[in-house]
Amino acid sequence: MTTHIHSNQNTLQSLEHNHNDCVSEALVTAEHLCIDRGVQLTPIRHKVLELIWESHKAVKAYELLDRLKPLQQAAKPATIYRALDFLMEQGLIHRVESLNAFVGCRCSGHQHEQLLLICKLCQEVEERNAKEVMSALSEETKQAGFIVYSKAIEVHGLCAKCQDLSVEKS
Amino acid sequence: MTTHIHSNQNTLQSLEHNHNDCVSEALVTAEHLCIDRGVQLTPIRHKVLELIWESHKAVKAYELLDRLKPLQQAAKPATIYRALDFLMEQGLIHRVESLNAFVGCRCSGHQHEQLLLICKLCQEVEERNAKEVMSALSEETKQAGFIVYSKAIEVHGLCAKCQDLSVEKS
DNA sequence: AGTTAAACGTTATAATATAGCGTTTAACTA
DNA sequence: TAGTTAAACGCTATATTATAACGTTTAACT
Ligand SMILES: [Zn+2]
Ligand SMILES: [Zn+2]
Ligand SMILES: [Zn+2]
Ligand SMILES: [Zn+2]
Repeated sequence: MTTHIHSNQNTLQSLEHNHNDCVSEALVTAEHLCIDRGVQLTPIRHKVLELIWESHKAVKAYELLDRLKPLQQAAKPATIYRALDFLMEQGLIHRVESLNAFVGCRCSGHQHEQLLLICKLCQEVEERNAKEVMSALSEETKQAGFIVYSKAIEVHGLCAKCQDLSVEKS
Repeated sequence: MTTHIHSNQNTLQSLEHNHNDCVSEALVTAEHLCIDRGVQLTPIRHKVLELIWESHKAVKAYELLDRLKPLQQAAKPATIYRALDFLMEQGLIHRVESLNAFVGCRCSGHQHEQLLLICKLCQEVEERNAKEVMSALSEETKQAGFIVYSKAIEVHGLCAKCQDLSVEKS
């Protein structure tokens, strides 16, 4: 049993990078950004953002609710959905449409077109700018005479780490 | 009131093309395709496909259920979801992830990567092959070392017809 | 300090989707 | 063509996701 550390709970990605850095960067960025914009990153909103950043996995609203309850006795669905709405408005998280789930945004405050690579095995979501994809898409919508308001580009499959994991196991 | 025929119920697209042709083509294609594949396009599945093809709009499961009930007394959620699952498996319809809704596929039986252009005004969905987008996307996922199982590329905005409509009205 | 708007608490309910199990129907086999 | 098997369907219940509505508290702004 040399592969037990490669469970879905502890993915290679989780082990290979210092996730504390991801979390603190995301939170510090969010705090600054909200101050700059004059919007309130209230304790509840901050906690929800922190909970989302517990991993790079897409996380469900009611899963967040369960995790928030111990910290926030009064938490109800509306509590979570309001916080999620705020965090999305501020571009701090993304909604993964094809999963009805949410994931922290790695480029908060910058441009906001993104491609999400969603791993079926570890559930982690990788966000990519994918400039070439976006420009091809702009060209395509232009040809269609379509005015774009928003985009959801989501790819499901197997991430590089989970492929390695499969190879190791075999 | 010269613009009343341009309501959301009767879009320009609805008026400008013979939608009966869309419907019969979709149904005939589906019938042939199911025979070829040795799968059953049962009366219920056929009816649901027909209901989906009543327009080019994305349609919700429970909306379909309401419309099916008069024709199929026993219809329950499972009735609809089973039919939808079948139709999706056969590539006869697409699920619009960002709307939790469904739309008829215009290129059933062919390749299946597609871009969906979803109009916020008329709710109609245009399906495009978008070859350049797809090849850029393939390149991007390749660079990410990501093995693709499925894709959802959904763009929300304003279709050409609804833009014209806005201009006419102003 | 008073006014106003945002955020939150709370209850209820809407909307979307699946599980499980028994019955009917169709397809296949001998 | 009768028997066998698997698919499709009926039916009940329930899980999951999300919003509405309204009153109270808190923060921001005169
Ligand atoms: Zn990390
Ligand atoms: Zn993975
Ligand atoms: Zn048509
Ligand atoms: Zn339109």
